[in-house]
Amino acid sequence: MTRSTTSARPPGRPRSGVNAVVFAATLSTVNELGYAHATVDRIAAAAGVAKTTIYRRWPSKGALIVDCLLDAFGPLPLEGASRAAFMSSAIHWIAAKISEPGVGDAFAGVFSDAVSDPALREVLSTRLQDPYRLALQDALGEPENRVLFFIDVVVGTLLHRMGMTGEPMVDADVAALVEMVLPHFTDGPGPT
Amino acid sequence: MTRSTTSARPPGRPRSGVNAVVFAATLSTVNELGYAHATVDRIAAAAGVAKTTIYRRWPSKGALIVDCLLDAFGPLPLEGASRAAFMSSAIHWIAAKISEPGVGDAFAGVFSDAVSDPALREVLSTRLQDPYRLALQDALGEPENRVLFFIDVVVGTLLHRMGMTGEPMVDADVAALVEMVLPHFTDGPGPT
DNA sequence: CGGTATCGATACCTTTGGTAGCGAAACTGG
DNA sequence: CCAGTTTCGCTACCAAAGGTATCGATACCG
Repeated sequence: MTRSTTSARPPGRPRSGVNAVVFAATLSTVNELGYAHATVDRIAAAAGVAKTTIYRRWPSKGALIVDCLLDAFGPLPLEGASRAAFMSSAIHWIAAKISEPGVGDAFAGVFSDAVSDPALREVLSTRLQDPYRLALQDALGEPENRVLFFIDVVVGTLLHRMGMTGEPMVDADVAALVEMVLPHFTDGPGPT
Repeated sequence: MTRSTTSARPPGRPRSGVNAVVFAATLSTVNELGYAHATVDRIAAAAGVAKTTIYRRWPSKGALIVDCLLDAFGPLPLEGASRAAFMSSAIHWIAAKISEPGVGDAFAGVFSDAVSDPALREVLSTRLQDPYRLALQDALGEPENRVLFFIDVVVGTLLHRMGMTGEPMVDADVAALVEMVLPHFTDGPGPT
């Protein structure tokens, strides 16, 4: 877990491999208590780790959540026989991810905090939004502002519904979202 | 300002008419410092009012913000020669409101807090979302779930962009949003 | 004038994100 | 085996912020 590839190990006691344990504890705590009540103390207790250990590895609660989400989402699956099929699968993919226990609440929560926290906004953009935006641009050959617009539409709609109901969007509304977006991605073959 | 229509005035000292002053102080403070840094203490100081006075009138910061937004938005203008024209003007209307100083930040901030606060979510739904949803349903004759879906799309997109950039959506993207929604509202005349 | 409810002011409580300091443990190189 | 370095858990602590309690003063009604 801790640097196994290049460069000799630095001096001192190596970090214990508890990142995965902390991520799991984070999602389960958020799933159980909601984002605001999932305090760093509780997450540390659930992971069987001292709070200071968490702050030694992540500079803030927001950064921890972002890394946790990065671990939970993984890479965007680049599949689809056509541009429309690709966008459809991508929308269903993120909707399914958001529906996983704890993921949706953590996702919505970190976006919430970012509204009033420019530093967190920067972390969120750089580590989460930018990679997926670039992957979409490469796969579809779309200009940046157009990709950003459709990310706003898809993610904004999913998050707003979750923010208002506390539950992820139902399949029928995800399908409606797909139907709304698809006409804008009809030309040319998909990235597969 | 304080009950001028029916029923005899209740006993005791009447409330001073500072609601409007508090609303103005709230928006200007949010505009100046952002939602999270616009603490109740600061808002009270900006309004020239004691913090206890604010908590005597609104049970929480969230409820204050919701009332402030209600005051800032006013009723949805029910104008449009066709359903498409009505939806277009409604989308531009809310985009313009969100662009007003402080309004957008307060709007995004209260939605943010609501994600982890079911009580605030209830206030937000009952006092802000429901009235506009009902107005849309009456004006367009649309079923509730369809109206809720398009509210999610429009408001979610606007708020997500603001949450990621700190600034309201530019006109070009608002126009793109309109273009995306309009095909779903083509039949029949408008509510005017 | 008596009853009632609001006013500003102050002090206070609680939660929570985040930090500092400490001794113990784990690892490396000599 | 030992010195050096870094992480570990633990405890104590700080500051910010939402929210509450109390109190004397004030405004209004009958």
